[in-house]
Amino acid sequence: MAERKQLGPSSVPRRRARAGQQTRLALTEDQVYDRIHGAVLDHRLLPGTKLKEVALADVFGVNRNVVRKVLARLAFAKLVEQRPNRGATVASPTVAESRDLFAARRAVEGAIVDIATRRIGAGDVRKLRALAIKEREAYQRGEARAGLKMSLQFHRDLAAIAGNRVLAELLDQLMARTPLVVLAYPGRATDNRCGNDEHGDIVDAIANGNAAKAIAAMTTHLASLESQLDLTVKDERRADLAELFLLPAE
Amino acid sequence: MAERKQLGPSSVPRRRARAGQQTRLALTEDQVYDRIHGAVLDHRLLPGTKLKEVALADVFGVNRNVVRKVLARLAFAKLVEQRPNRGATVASPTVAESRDLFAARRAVEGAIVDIATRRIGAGDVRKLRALAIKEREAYQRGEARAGLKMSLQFHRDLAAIAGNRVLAELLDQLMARTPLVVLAYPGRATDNRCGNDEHGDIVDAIANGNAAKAIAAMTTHLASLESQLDLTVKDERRADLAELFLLPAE
DNA sequence: TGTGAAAAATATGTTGACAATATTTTGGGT
DNA sequence: ACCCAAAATATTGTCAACATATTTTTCACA
Repeated sequence: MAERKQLGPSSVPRRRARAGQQTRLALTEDQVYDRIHGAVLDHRLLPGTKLKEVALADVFGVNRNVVRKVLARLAFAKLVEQRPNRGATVASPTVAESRDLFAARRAVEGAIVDIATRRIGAGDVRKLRALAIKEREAYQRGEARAGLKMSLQFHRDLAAIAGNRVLAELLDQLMARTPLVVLAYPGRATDNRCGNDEHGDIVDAIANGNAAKAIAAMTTHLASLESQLDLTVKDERRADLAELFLLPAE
Repeated sequence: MAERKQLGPSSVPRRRARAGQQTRLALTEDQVYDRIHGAVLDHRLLPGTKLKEVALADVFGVNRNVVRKVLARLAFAKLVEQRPNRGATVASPTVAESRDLFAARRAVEGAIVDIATRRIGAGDVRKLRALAIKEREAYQRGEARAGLKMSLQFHRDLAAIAGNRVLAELLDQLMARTPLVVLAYPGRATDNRCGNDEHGDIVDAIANGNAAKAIAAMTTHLASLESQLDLTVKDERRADLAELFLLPAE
């Protein structure tokens, strides 16, 4: 899930012991990124929470420098806000920003679907259908997390089929920011999920070569997602960083 | 031009003297970013050129740390490539990537124009027209650089009128990457520029409330830009970093 | 003369200490 | 008790030295 630039030889995990504390396995930069990223999306870390460098470094058993780079990346992805000399806090996306985000996804994913309709092959169709079915089954079993992961993969696969790397990058950025209230409020989410097979509809339209219908299906799907968003304001900000990250992220 | 996250109190420029060398005014992080960014877009720094940290720090009279952060930002913007333990080089966008970039711009700017058509006011129309005229005049006077700046502003203004911050961010990213061969090959560029007033056409369609026509005009405009791209490969890589940045960037 | 391994030089990555800036606490005055 | 200033603490920003990795040079040997 981490959007690492390069993998290279220096990305091997290193062990390290905290002096005077219990020994802890040191995480790589990408792992730290994924943990914080996941916590923000799951709403385990609420908007407004301060992310102190030393505290995070302690929790993950890494150097403050690593935390610093991770926070910079998260700030670039708009998941945290950084203000000079006053550190980083979890970003508080406004209602307007959420609307804008989905409008942007409609533009980007509309284009992706449009291109994909012209370029898709028989094998791609099969893979997409299989993925959509597996996703449905996961949701029906109540495994929201697994379903969500496959849903992301579905959108990513569409971008790959379209073959436009730049659009794929933009989509990744937008998906990383999409507030995933689905996990936080499983009851409301599953309602809409199980009712209709929107991903399946998209695949059908694409497979039929009907670009306009495919774009419409994608638009409907995104509108459906948007309607599931929780746009109420809640400003209880927990700060118990220490315990929050103990559960393995994946 | 720098896309600084926040301005804050720590962004004041500081003086500093290089030991044993001539005294030089130290630049801020954003200034360093703009200089390198500009040099890459102007093709003063050719693709493949190595960007060594100490050399850059020396040239700009800043700490290596500052250079490091700037290079990370440039890598995020896809203007330089970073490989672990082997430094940063100016990115070499492929022909395919250039096509993808323009396809992405069509998607993003199409959406922007579509929304802007519904939200534009009389004052906005006047400002856009004035800007388009000033841009034309600048090109006719042969001031490619000034014209280019106003062209960028035109696209940014459209995004502001649409009022979608996320789309505006995406557009900024894409514009920052758009290879500006216009400057490098002024002859070929001005030909197309002076012939037709494409920005004017876009404003007209928007002012008339004709969204479909506005989108078409924007698509035409981007296609025209794309056709001016220089897609020939040239791999002469200069490395005279020291002298390259002496001219003031703006 | 060409090849390849070792050594030197160069560049990047990491760490810890220190400086500068915010934030919290303390204490006096009204 | 409340408010404001000053000290104390906590947090972020900067820097230079050190460690590790890579690139270039040197030089022996075929």
